[in-house]
Amino acid sequence: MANIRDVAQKAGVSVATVSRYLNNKGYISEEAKRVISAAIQELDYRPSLVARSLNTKQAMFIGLIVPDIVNPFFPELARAVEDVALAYDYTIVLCNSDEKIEKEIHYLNTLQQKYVSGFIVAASQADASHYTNLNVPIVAIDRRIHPSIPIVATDNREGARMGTEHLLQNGCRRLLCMKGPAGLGPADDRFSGFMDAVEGKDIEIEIVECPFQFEASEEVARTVLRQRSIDGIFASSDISAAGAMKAAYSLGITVPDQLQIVGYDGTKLSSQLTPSLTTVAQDLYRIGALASRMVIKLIEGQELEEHEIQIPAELVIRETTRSGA
Amino acid sequence: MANIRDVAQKAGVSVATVSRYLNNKGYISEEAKRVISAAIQELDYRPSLVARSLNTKQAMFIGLIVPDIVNPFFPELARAVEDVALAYDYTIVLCNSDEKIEKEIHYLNTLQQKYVSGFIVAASQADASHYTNLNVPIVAIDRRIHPSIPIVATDNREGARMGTEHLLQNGCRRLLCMKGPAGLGPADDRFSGFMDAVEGKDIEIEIVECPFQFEASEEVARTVLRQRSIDGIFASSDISAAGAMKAAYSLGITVPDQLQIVGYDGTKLSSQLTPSLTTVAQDLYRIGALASRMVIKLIEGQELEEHEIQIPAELVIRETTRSGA
DNA sequence: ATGAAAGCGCTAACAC
DNA sequence: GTGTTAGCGCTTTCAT
Repeated sequence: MANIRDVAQKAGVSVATVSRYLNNKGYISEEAKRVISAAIQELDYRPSLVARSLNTKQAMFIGLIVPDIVNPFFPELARAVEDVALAYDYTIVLCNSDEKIEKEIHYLNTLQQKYVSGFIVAASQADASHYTNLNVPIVAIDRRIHPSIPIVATDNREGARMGTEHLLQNGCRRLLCMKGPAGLGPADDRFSGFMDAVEGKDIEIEIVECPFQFEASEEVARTVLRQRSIDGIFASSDISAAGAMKAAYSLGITVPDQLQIVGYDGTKLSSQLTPSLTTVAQDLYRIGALASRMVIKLIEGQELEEHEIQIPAELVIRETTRSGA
Repeated sequence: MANIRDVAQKAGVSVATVSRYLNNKGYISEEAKRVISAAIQELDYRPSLVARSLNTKQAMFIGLIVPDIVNPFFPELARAVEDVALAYDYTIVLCNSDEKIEKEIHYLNTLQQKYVSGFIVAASQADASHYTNLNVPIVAIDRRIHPSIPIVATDNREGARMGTEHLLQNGCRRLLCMKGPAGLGPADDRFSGFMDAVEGKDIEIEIVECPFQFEASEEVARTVLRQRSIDGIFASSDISAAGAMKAAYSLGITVPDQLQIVGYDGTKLSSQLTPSLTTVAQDLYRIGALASRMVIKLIEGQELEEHEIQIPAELVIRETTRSGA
């Protein structure tokens, strides 16, 4: 591989001039531009981004830390993050944390040693101290980390309220709320939203906690559905809703006739299920894209107009609730 | 941030000794180890991996190029790749190619400039010249790139044969084959497997091509199901099968009573559908893990025992075919 | 067993 | 406008 010195030599200029040319910095004569460009062509020269990073302390990488890319919630986010990163010449380092704080810390450290330019993180619920004193920009996505850290997310409480309300309007009177893990911000908020909707009304409610995981959710739903007569389920994620659908099916309960179900997230999964799932959709792509744009601004030293971006949630009515039938 | 010189100074040794300590290379006295270790602790020193890369030409990154991480096939692969990479101290750079050769080339170039150690690629169907003369190791995953490039994949033809056979054994006589995009290796192989199973038998068959994409598959399936009496569908991917299930549902065709369906891939989606999908499962995690281990061996200069690894496909019988009911 | 010093390929003062 | 040169932080001969 040719290096900058080879180029300089072949072009008959100094490395400084070549460097200026490469970075569009400082004055360069048209003539110099011409010869340098030619030399670069001829040698098929590509600058070493690593050598550059060693100077600039910027490797043009963005670390994306998510609990688990297999959870359908995250690929859509990741995709958006990558798209805008690409447009600004950054590339994405994918990190699965499994909600484990040690893994988060490991990646935070390793990637800083690699001079990543910034982080986008869907954090675990644990304490945030390892995030607050990084020396690179960071933005939170979906889950709040610390007041000092910018975030983009949806209004989970309002979203959950809407979803639950929809069930009530459709005539449900015996609701099951499949809430997410206690202590996880968005899950708690969604639960609050559920309560907002039912409070003060003459509704029977049953509340169970279950992880954002298919099998566990199915199991939990099956247990409840066997014991109690439920006519509406508000699930705190699409994946839990999918589990509930499966449970209902195995018990011979028909959806949406005997049981209506509302999910949350608006992942592709929700539209791919049969019947397709009514869900409180987050604009996942938009969230990812905004977060990505946000870190990049931070990296480039620009001001953020907003420290927190709230994306409205939207109720998407499909086939698991009656008005959609 | 402290650097190696600070450590050397504090420890009262030379940077060379510290470097040896860091890399477990060459002789170091116990005494030296002690003081260096102490100095590192005290200064909270972390070596600059970028500076190291500049010497070694190894940034300890593995580029993972996939068509689209949103396709549920790839997150499971990516997850496995990441898990084993982590165990060997590599980190994953995620690249979505959208099957576009320009994007592949862009990433190949950029990442080489960043000294990535190797690539794992689920290639687009295009010509392979830009892959064959890289100066870093590469392994293909799922899709064959070039005879010279190691690959790990399943036996798609045999898998498809098994899946189709299952339909026949369950009494299907009017089959629809939803084949994948022509020209895409695995899709072609699966189609061959389908033909292997039906050839010479008294079976009505209908063949349609559709992308590995939900909406398009649903549309195609709906069209066919409206016009013809079909009692079994072999879909070339789970996502297409999901589309078919939706189409059947909307036409009031019951699964598996009136119509049986077999998918392909064994993604999580297949088990999350209701009824759950009978599918020809690939061991996605294993494929990803093996591919990852393979590039790492290559990176470390080890011999590969096998240049091509074939993972057997496995028929997973669930609820969309009758024997599973 | 350890140190001095060259070099990896680039950027950025500073001088001309 | 352009060149010289000192780093960036590490690895690695080659001496000693």
